[in-house]
Amino acid sequence: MPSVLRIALPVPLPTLFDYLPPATGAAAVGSRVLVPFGRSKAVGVVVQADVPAHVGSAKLKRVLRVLDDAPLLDAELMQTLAWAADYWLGAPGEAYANALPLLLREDKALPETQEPIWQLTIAGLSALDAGSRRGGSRALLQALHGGPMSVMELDAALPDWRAAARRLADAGLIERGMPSLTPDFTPSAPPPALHPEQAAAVSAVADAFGRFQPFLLDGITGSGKTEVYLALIERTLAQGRQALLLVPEIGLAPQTVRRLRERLGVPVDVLHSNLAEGERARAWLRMRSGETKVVLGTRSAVFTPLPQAGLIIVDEEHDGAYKQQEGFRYHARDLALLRGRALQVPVLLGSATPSLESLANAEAGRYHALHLRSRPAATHAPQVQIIDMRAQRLDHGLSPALLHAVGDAVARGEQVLVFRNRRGYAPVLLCHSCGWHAECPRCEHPLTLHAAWRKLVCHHCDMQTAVPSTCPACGSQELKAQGQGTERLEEALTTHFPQIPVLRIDRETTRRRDAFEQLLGHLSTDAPAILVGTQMLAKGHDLPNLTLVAIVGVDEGLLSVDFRAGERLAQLVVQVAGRAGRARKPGRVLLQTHHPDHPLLHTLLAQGYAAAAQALLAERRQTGLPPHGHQVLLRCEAHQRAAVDAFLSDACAALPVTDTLQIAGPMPAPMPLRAGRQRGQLLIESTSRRDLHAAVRPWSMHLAQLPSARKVRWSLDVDPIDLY
DNA sequence: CTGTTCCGCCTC
DNA sequence: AGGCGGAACAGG
Repeated sequence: MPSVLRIALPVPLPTLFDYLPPATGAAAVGSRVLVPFGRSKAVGVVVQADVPAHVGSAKLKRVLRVLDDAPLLDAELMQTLAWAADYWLGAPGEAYANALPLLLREDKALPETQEPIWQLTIAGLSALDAGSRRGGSRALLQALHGGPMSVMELDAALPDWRAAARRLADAGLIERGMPSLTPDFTPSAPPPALHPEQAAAVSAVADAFGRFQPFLLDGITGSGKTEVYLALIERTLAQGRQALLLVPEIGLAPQTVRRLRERLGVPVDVLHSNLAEGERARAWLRMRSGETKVVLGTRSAVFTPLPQAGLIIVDEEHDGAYKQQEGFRYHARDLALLRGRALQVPVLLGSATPSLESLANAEAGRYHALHLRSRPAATHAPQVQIIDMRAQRLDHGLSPALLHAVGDAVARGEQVLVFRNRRGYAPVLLCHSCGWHAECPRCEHPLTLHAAWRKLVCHHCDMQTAVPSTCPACGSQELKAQGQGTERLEEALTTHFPQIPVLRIDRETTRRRDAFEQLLGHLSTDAPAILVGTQMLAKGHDLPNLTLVAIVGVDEGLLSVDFRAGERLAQLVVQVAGRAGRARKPGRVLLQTHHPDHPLLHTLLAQGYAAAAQALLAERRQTGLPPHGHQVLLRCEAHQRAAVDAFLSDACAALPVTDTLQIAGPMPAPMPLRAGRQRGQLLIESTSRRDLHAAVRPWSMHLAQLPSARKVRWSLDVDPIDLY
């Protein structure tokens, strides 16, 4: 049996691939190699070296080239990735691929960790003042006036900058340089004194430096969680160690990174999917080499190498954005815990609205619970009030009481946030004569009317059609927009308050890079304004003049069949309401609902999130749902319903019959048709995670062998966060 | 009889 | 996933 290298290749297959060692040079575990694969080539990661081959020698090919002299992935990452692929039942190759920035998955030399920049010379500065240049040259001078820019940034901002750069460089007006990693800002203001709860949290975590210990920091909005993070990162740096700070979305990154840099006075790298690929690869490599000590990033940043790891923080740990929903379906929060254990460092999970999973872990003593219950003296907890929408005359979905409150707030020169979790103008277009409504043929779901684009859009598959002028069923002209999206609320509020700027913030208005920051940048802190928006507005961003939050239409969350809907609703309401509490002026929250007596709303508003979470946890305990039970979901889709049914019934039959597993289904998915595909699923549950994995692990291998699997697209989701 | 598109198979 | 061969279909 020849000795081979076992290699992970970026394909969604449950196997590793064996290759003969390269003709020259040795390939160590964790190094990347270029191999022939099928009829082409692929870059893979060596997972095992010098092992006996699993396949006949006739099939074996030889590694073409070793791309790394030293392993790119260290032993800890290799081990964590192997665990992760096993736990989430992912294709090993996909797990390794996820861990590497795209640029490092290619057959190229590693990029330099520093990126050259262009900057103005003194002469350039005066040339700009004199206004002597025109056209592209002037644009470039102007762009650089804001500070040095990297090649990447210039490519993005001014596609044709290179010709101008050559001219200006020849004239001595601009020059090329390397960025100094020593920041041009020194730590500014001394850190604020921590209040006793913050100090207690900091010392509890700091006492655990050097060993694995999870912490759950449960801190109400405005209680200063970020200060705790900063103090702990400071201490981590003081020990010469690295810190990883995860945030759920990019929107939160810019202001946090600014705060980190100003406070810490060290380079802080940022890692998220909106970053140019070169920048991502460089940041990843800088952490790997220890050049930078702090990285702030979204989900995939959990794979950053941490050779000098000291601390891992997961902010807003309850956020669903941490779960990858396709391909390798890992959860970054849980992966952070895996890494914390492997690296022997504390892991701090923070949230104002912790997930029920984390609360249960804290209760069971697996996590050390830390609380921040007090607010800084100058702020007040917002006062929450329910508006009963029943039997009210609504103006585009807005009740008179709500409009009145908005009017009062803006009249006082204050700002208002109107929250609605639906994009577009109206979620349904209905014929008033015959009852027809516009529906997506590929999803059988109502189409959302987008008035500005004059389009009907399917929010499930992105299909777009023109808005009919008459009813396609009966020819009537009585087509009515039913329900309200953010676009419609923006319009209604603009009509109502014509003198007040109304800003809409949702996926459409923030599509462009940095659009979110720019939009909020237009807000002056002392002028009145109305913000209308979705989820995106629920977190981050201190808006000191925001005193009123109006939550419009969360009723869908009260009625949903998804067992997590209640939890998500409670988190959303608390997070959105939290936007109002940051002012020096007292904040107010209005919640407009058709179900003012709903028990969840009641508990939430009367007793707060912790009580609501306890009630939800009790419900989960009774029903055996997570975190009191564990789930694996087999999803399946195909054009033919019969193919879906055949596969799911084969899959179901292949499961071992034990009394520790409960099997629900096969059944249609909550959306049985999506983008023209029939969808079904099978849910496997157990109170024992061990039993569940023991059964599902061999089963997943078996599924791949099923003939009926060839005719469908299927995937397994361990600990699914929604059942769609 | 040839030109397309779609499906299923294979990848060490 | 991606690349490819064969089947299945239209056109001459």
